[in-house]
Amino acid sequence: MTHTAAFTAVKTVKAYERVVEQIEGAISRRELRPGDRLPSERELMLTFEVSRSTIREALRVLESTGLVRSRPGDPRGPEVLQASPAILAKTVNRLVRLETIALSELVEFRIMLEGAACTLAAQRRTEVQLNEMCSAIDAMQAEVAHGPVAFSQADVAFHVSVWAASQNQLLQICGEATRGALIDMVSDELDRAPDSQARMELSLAHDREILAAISAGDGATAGRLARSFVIEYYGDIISPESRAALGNVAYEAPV
Amino acid sequence: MTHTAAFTAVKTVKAYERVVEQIEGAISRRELRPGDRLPSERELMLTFEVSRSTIREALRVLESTGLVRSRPGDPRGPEVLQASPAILAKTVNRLVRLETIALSELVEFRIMLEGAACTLAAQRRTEVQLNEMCSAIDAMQAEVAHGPVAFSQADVAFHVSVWAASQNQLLQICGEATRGALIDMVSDELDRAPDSQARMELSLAHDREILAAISAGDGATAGRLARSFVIEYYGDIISPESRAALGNVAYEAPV
DNA sequence: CAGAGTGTACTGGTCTGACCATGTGTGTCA
DNA sequence: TGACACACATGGTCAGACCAGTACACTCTG
Repeated sequence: MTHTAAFTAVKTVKAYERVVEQIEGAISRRELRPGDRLPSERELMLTFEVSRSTIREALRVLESTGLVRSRPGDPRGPEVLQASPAILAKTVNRLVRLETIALSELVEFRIMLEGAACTLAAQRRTEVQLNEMCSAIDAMQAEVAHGPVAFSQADVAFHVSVWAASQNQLLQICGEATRGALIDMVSDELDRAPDSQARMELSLAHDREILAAISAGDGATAGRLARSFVIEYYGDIISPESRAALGNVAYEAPV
Repeated sequence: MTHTAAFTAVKTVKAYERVVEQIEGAISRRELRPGDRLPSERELMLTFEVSRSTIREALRVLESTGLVRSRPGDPRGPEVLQASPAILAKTVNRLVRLETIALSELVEFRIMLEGAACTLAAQRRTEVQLNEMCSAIDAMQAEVAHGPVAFSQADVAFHVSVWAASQNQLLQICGEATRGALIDMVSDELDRAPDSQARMELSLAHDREILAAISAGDGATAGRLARSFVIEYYGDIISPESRAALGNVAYEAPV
């Protein structure tokens, strides 16, 4: 009986996939950094020894994952991009739309992230960050007169500043992605906002409360407020038991 | 003075992007369902009136998004796939690897997720899920004798079952991604595990405690235990103040 | 008639070579 | 020194070709 080596499954690796692998690897090994330029397609086909079609297919998937961007006519070649949560938001969005992920799960997740971010922000915010949040609130106040769209932008700016103050980029990224996906999903309903004026005033009041807690360094309160406001905002989406379970997702500093 | 219409920004839409849009739209409108077949590339180039290269580039991005799959030689054409969160996990993983995320941030994030998952699991777990967790614990017990690697796998299985019981896929996915990234980053230190036997026993004891809390439906305790164990495990990585701040990231059901 | 084996037509993967519109950088000209 | 125009390389797209692989129908055999 002949000795049978521990053969491993053979999978055909397509040429463009190997190109993607190598470029992606170079990026994740930091050999290529955001702003750097890839060689032109015609140069790449020489170094990888494949045709331009293959190179282009590889660039398309790298582009669809947000790693690079090609611009016609640019002699400097494709640009390596800064990794952005936007692509994450798009992916989440698609999954939710295809009903792989329930909207209620998304809301739940957002409640957790928002609460945690506010608690951490209260505990860690610097004076500068506090000032930024105050300015953001002032901007919101100013935008109330300019309608829901402008107001919503200012609202986002405030929350971004809160996330930044949490000093945790992952929280920031996931929060951003979740918010983006959520906004997309429920924007239809917000379009026909019944009494936008009241809504804006309410949001503003809520954010002021959160800011006060953050300013006071009261993480527990900040987190609790944030959670309850998100729950209130998306209340009709999530189930009552979820609403109850998520209400006290505290993120409190130890005694 | 001529009347200036409300012009909108013109952005060049590449041909393959429009193809992607249409196919993606058909999928999200449920005109194409998982298992359905797309026309062959040669047919698609006729219906879209573009060249095959363009069709192929479109298919590559759809494939990288996990929406379709092409197999060479299949006369039935590219297959429409069931949307899967796996692609999301990959995206999160890449973001974690790419973004200059401090190890401490990663640990922090994991503490939050783990705590939230255990709390939710305690509140939502079904009997079946509870049994699965018990089996996972038993498996861990059995693997203690087979060394740290086998044990670690069983450990992961237990935590996966906990995440599943939390009934929130986003939590599950992000938890999985964070765990993976964390393992990658600290694997060096774990390789030279000083007293693996003791470590395994400790992990096992911890997991048993968590299981008991989940079994009892005590979300607050489950969350608190999980958080403190993660903190203990990665204690030397995160700063003392983080350790303190994260200790009480509770996820309690309301009274 | 049933089943095993063969054949074939069409598939996707890859390549070559070509054309076009566009952006950059250079060189020119005032 | 400044504005301007040009040339060149780039990405986007196309047409046509070849190859290896798969599904399905067809044939041959028992």
